[in-house]
Amino acid sequence: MAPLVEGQARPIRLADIAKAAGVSHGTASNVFSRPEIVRAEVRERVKAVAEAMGYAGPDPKGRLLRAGKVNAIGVGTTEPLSYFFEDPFARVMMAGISEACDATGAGIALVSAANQEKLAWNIQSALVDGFILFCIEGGSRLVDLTRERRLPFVALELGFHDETISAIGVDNVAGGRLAARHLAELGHRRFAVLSLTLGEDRTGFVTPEMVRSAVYTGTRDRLAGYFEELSRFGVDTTQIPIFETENEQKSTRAGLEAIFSGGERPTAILAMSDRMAMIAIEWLTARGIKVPQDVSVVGFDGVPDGALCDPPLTTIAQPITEIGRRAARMILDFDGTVRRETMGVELVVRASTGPAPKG
Amino acid sequence: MAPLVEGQARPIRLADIAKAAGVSHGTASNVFSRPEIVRAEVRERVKAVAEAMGYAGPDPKGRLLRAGKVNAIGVGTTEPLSYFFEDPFARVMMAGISEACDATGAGIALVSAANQEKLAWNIQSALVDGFILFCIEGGSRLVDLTRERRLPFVALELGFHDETISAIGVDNVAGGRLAARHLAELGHRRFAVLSLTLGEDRTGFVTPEMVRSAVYTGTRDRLAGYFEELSRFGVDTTQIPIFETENEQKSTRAGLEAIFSGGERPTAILAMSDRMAMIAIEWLTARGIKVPQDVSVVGFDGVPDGALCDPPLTTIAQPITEIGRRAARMILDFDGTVRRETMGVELVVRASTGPAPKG
DNA sequence: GCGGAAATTTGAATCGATCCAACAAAAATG
DNA sequence: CATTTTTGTTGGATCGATTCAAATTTCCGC
Repeated sequence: MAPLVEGQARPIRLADIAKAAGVSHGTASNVFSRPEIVRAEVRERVKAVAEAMGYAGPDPKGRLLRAGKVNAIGVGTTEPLSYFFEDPFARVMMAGISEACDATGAGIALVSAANQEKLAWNIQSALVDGFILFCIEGGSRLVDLTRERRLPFVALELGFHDETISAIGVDNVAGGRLAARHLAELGHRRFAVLSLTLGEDRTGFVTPEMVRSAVYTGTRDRLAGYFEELSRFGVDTTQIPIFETENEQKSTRAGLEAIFSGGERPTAILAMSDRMAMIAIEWLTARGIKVPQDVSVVGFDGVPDGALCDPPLTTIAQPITEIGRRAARMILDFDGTVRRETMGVELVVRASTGPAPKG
Repeated sequence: MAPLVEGQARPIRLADIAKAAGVSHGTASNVFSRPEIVRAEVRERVKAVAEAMGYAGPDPKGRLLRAGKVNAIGVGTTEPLSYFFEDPFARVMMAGISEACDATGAGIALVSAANQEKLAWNIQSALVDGFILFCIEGGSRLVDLTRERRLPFVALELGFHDETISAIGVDNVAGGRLAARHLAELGHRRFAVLSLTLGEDRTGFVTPEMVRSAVYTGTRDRLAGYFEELSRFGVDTTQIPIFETENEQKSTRAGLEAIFSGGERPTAILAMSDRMAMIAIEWLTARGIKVPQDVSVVGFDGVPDGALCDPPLTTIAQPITEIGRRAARMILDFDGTVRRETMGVELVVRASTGPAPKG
């Protein structure tokens, strides 16, 4: 007597149901995907058999191959996955992406390429209809890899000046000017810049040549905006120290140390991200330097946290949610064309900036 | 002469490359998936052909069907997708899940079942190896739907008392006791409870029968913990108003109105979530009721925001990140067994609680 | 130059569905 | 009752890869 084999490993397939119910696999398929076209009697019979056999329903893996569309968009970054839930900027952006996806019922697949070895694999094997890329550090490798998939994709943030890829960014020059003008009009004349990365992973003071050869045009443009506007107010921009950081605590603090250990201290700091701006405020406050009485700080981004910190941050606000929404829609309604959009920014004045101290 | 058809819609398949390179598709496949076993010369030739034809690499859709594993875990909720990026509790949980996924290189697919019609479809067609379910409102439908997929899944948070499904929760009774004891030891004797939902979507005062028939055993257990401990201190728990909310601003405020418009005002509020606790603090403060001088408030969850609010929140902290990590590992290392884990909680005393006011 | 081991390559089978042209049966029409 | 129309069902083709046993080629030592 053959022993009963318990719990057959192989899951039930649609074909098994069809055979058991005595119908063709075509009909069995219709029972699940277009029930209205199959005769009620047959439909119920097949459903009953499926139920009895413990059928899990048509496997999406099978359907996918036929259908071609995953109905999900991938969001890629070179940061670890937790970045999406912890970074304030990413979170607001994701909220915008979520909105657009919710509206069409699409899902979101988070893909991290933090791990160098698995970077390629994760991008290559992601089951998505397109990608939205958070191009931060190491973004160019991410873009190259994604391009190979030949799926629609959009690059966000500090873009490279590559006209062949779709991207959504903000008017960085205008943003820089807005920030600079605000401070200049408050009477400030001595500045320091906390800059995002210009290209290679490095931190430290930046020379004019390095600015000219910047890979990240976003960083370069903000800088250009700052300087153009300050020049109009007669500020000698060649004297302004620019410290390149990695947009995190350690290098930003190092930058502040470096800037404030110099001879002539600035009365205003132009930070290229709210994150750096908030780190700066904390650092200054901890050293008894009052913000904004002694030093004013302007951020860039407009993340919600900026309104909550103490003092609340003056910043250049990007329409982050809207950028996210548009990026998602670009993928969802992809029509084969490269699109490049530039969004406006606006100055949000809060309490981290004030009149330049006298003398 | 036949006209050249530009931009053939159909993307290049591996079989096209094989044919063009004059090798079998088996070999062509090996070139990409196990390059080391194909002769260097052939390998290079195939790669060159692929490059020339603009091949995007093996399509994961095809591979998936064969391989069977997606290498991604789905996280499902009945909230909109933005919930994952905006809710503080969800965010910490997702950070834990992210950690575990990063460690094994798995991806995360976010699945929302907010939309009733698409609820089923989204769960049914998600390309994942398993699910982690955030079981909040309407969680039972979500669980039922997921169960049908016959994939491993774990339910988080206020579990139903269904022993047949894997779940990770916290010791709600112990948490309730901890909160109650803390307040009782501070001398409080008049309490009010801001409760999470017990079952159906409703808000308002709760009767003892409703507690007994609670669907959400988590809510019931916290309540039991509160009451058991308070009884020990001689408090008549039958007099304690319990207001059921939806864990958001509107219903929580309504609860506070109702509680504070009664005759004898409580000196302490037991809130079943940090969210409600923070809303309570805000509401009380706005009405000139000082926290903790006039009324003490204890939350539940231990979200980071609690430490930042004013006054900082005393709460029962769950090991949220660890729960997330474990949930992810449960899916990643699924061994076919149902697991139910209960995690410990701890009292975190901050400034929202103080001695009961005299008199 | 030969036998046998090792290294490559082949091609059919498989993964699990959906689609669709062709056919069959039932219903409506003349 | 014969003919069209409508409604349902069938089974082969397809989606795009991977796998593996079998066939073939290459490599070695003698």
